[in-house]
Amino acid sequence: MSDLKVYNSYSRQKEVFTPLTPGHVGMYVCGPTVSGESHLGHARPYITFDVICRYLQHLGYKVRYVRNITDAGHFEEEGREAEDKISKKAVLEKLEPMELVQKYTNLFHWAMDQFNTVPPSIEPTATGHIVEQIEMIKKIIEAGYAYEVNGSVYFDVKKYAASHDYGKLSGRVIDDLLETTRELEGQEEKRDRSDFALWKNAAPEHIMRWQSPWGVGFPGWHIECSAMATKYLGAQFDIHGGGMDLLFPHHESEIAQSTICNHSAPVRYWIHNNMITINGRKMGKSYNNVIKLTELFSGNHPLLEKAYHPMVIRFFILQTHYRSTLDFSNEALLASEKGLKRLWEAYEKLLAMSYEPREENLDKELEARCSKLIAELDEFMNDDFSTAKALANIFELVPVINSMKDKTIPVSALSAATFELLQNKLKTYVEGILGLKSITEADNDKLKGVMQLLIDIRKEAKGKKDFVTSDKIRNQLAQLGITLKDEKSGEMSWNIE
RNA sequence: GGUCCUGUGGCCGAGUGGCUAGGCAGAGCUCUGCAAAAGCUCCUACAGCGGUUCGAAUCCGCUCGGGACCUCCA
Repeated sequence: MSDLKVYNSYSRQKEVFTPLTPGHVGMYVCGPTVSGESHLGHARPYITFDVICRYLQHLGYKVRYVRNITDAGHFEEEGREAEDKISKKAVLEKLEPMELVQKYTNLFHWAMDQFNTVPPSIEPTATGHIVEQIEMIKKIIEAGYAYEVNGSVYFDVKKYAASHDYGKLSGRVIDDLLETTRELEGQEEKRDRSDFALWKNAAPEHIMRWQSPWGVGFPGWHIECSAMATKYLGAQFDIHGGGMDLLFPHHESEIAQSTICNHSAPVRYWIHNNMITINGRKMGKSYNNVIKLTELFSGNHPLLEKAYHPMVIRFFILQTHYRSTLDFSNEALLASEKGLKRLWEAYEKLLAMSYEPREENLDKELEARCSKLIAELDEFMNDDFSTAKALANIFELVPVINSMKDKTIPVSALSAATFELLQNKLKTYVEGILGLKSITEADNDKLKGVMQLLIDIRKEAKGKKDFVTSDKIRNQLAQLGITLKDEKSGEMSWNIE
């Protein structure tokens, strides 16, 4: 099998993935800021890195997946009056800051569960790691790369840039960052415009505040990820992920802080997912074009014709490569919904099928085609996690599976080995790696029993050409949202809308 | 303004210089008591203009369009 290659944002090319410690992978993904509800755009990184995590596990790696919860409010750094998103919202909603944070954390966890994402191995919170952040800031000050002004601490970018390539990750030219012509307010404390805060002095009305060597304040945004990643994954770790919009300044700053503190570049492979757009424009609060996950699941949004199952969203996201933008529309979601249903029904049929060997039926051409389609799944995933191509191959197998079910192609057209491989590999991919699951709720034994009874009665009626009875059963079930389908083999299948 | 990405059939989207990805929609056919599925077939596109090449959606240049980051942002 080919090696796993990943696109490293830092080198801007695909590289063969080699973990620091054989057999183990340390992966850090920037988690949500729990000051509000998650929207569709937020779903992309968590689903993308979920699949990456699942695939790494499939390859046999033991993965430590760390994803933080940002629950300590950031301040708007420049150009605006300092304010704390979380504490501001808390006042509006008359909630304790931690109460608010808990509410949105719970909601986030619920949504992640709906998406069938594997929970991270460690989910550290920023507020739970204030001590670690302070310690890290102290080290940076000791090393001479940060300075204190009026109870705030800033990272000295100019000094750092003199001996390190600040800006490489995000493709920034350091001189452009340093020599700005723009006059900005609220940054007179900084020695240079490009410096960023490690610790910020808290104004009296600021609710979230902690004691530090520099007075009462709160941590800068970037330091939490550096501190928590270092604590749980070490000074150097394999993968750091997040949205492309975090490249600058967040990840660039993380590199600088960690490099000074730990004397080595922190991350070996930087992986960034692209944005979800809506009418070609990034979905984001500042554009006023977000669709919250709860709105998506309920269909309660002007742009949505109906509610969409979380699995449809997951499938929709996996149909494109994670580094491409993905344009949202109701139409695109409808297409995904139909596609997923077709795929899932074929998948379930395949798992229910059993093999009957008959050598004279062997179709070498079909055998070769199926083997190739199956083998390519790993090739595609190894090529920078190409879920879109893997899904395309699975879709090419769907007509083969359906034909077998309809007996227009005998199951024994494939060799026993290939048929078994098809079953096992699809199970691994559809459920294990792509993390899809059924979008209908029929996992109820009593309901299944009742349905079987109705199917038996309908079969009897059809046998007697009593179409009044057979149609009554089918039509009334349809009114309840249960679709009954006669299959070519004489069997009947059903599903709930 | 600076840096970078991008422009694929009705829609969404893969695409490694040569072998029509795939999904959805549409059309026709087959199967079928009817229906719904399903199967088969068709729709063979790469913003425009040049260039490199035996050969370009894919490489280069220009033009036009769209977007991201440079401030919080997944």
